[in-house]
Amino acid sequence: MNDNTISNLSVDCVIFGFDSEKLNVLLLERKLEAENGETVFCDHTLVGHHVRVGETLDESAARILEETTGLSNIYLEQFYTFGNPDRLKKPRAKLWLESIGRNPEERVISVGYFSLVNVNSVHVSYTERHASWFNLNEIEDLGFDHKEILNKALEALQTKIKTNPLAFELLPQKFTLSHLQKIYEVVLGIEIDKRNFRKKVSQVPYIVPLKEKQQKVSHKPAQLYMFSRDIFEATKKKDFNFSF
Amino acid sequence: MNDNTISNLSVDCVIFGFDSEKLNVLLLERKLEAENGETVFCDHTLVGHHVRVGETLDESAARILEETTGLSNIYLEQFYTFGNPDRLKKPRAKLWLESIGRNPEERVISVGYFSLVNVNSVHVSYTERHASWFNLNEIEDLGFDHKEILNKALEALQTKIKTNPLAFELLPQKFTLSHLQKIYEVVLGIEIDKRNFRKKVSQVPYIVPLKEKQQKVSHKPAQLYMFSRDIFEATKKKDFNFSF
DNA sequence: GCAAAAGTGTTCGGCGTACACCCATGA
DNA sequence: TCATGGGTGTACGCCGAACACTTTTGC
Repeated sequence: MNDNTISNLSVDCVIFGFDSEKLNVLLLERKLEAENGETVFCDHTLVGHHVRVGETLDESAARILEETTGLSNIYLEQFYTFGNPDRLKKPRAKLWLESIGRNPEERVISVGYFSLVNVNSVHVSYTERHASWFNLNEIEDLGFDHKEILNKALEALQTKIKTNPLAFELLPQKFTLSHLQKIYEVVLGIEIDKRNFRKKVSQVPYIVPLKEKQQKVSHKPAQLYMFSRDIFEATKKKDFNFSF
Repeated sequence: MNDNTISNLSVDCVIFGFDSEKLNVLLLERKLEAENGETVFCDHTLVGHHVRVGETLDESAARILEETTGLSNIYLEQFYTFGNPDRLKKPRAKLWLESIGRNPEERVISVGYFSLVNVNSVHVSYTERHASWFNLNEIEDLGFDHKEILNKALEALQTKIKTNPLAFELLPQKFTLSHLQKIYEVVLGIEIDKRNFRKKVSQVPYIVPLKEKQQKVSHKPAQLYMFSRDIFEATKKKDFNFSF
């Protein structure tokens, strides 16, 4: 297969999306049809692609993300590289690789990136393969070794969100404190006390209240906030700590 | 070049070693001699090698470590993958790669591992290239992109040592609290108050005092301690915290 | 008026931080 | 006896944890 890519090097992206309630992952449908049109199997995989000649790994991840979501300038982080010789040796993987013209015997190593978006900023289903959001907790198995990659990505996200301002990448620009709290709860799998959470947030200078409230909600409308990266950069010390 | 390795995939190991005072890194001399015996250049690189066919990345890193230090069963952790298309394009890199029969135009991606050892457990200079320890703070530049790899490794070590029991990997089995403290100081680049440090340690169940003291030191001999992984595994909660 | 989420304060215990002097040993 | 690192305790302030009721809006 010659499409100007490096045949044994790929990038897989774990695209996390928050929808005000749950943590979701963007997956592609992997449907293999026989010549007679019957479905041989249908499951899901992460978004990934072989790295192009002359393209850095970061550029490759950004390209994959943009091709799938239409988004650019998105938070992206390399978290681990998967290179077991047998990582593409499951029966379905072989069938699939053959069907798309890749050599199933070739050892491919994959560099894993995760990215963070708000689901409402994404209009999915750009490409030839159908993409859609899946609740993280309901993902059973994935094609290739992608479940393992997903697990490792979640671990990396959990570690990093405790000490870095990643939560804001999952939110729209203007957000409520309840949504911010929910992110820490669903990402870390814990419950947080509302009053303690708000006390902590109020001590943080770069989470700034706006002169605006929620509209059209059938309950008391919440104050909106935004994240100021400028204030964050100016005031951050070694001790950012969002571990609960 | 055919030595049963994958030509565009390598593993580089950042081997950190503690010597009771400083943090050191094991480097190989990279000396290129012209046909007339004159030295074209001489500098240093990390320890690395191309990945073998059929070998996992972890196995590759363990092999490299053992070939260089004679040690096996050592702490090893993958921390980042370096794949810029131009990472081997510095003039010396090209000359060197040619001299060892590699194609300097080939894009090679390198998976970075760091490992932690006590310098006294290592007898260096196994292989054809001369290996020796260098004080981390005195390393100016390295061959290829290895300075960048080293910087990233140190960052990963600093992050991870704050919340995981890595310090003990840098120490002999029996150690003094001063040495333990010194590790946090040199790795994190900070100073720690002795009394506060010891107060914290005394609350940690898996750092256990032995019935043994230092011998033959020309000052009050220090109590020796050991790390009990069993107790650590049995008592660890989410909240291991060694960030100062 | 009811459902649904927003918003708000106090108490308590533990942990991090700052800080200075005596002790045991080998030379 | 001196030099060298080992070893020890207290006071204070901050932060994390636990905990329940009132408010505002849309329907």
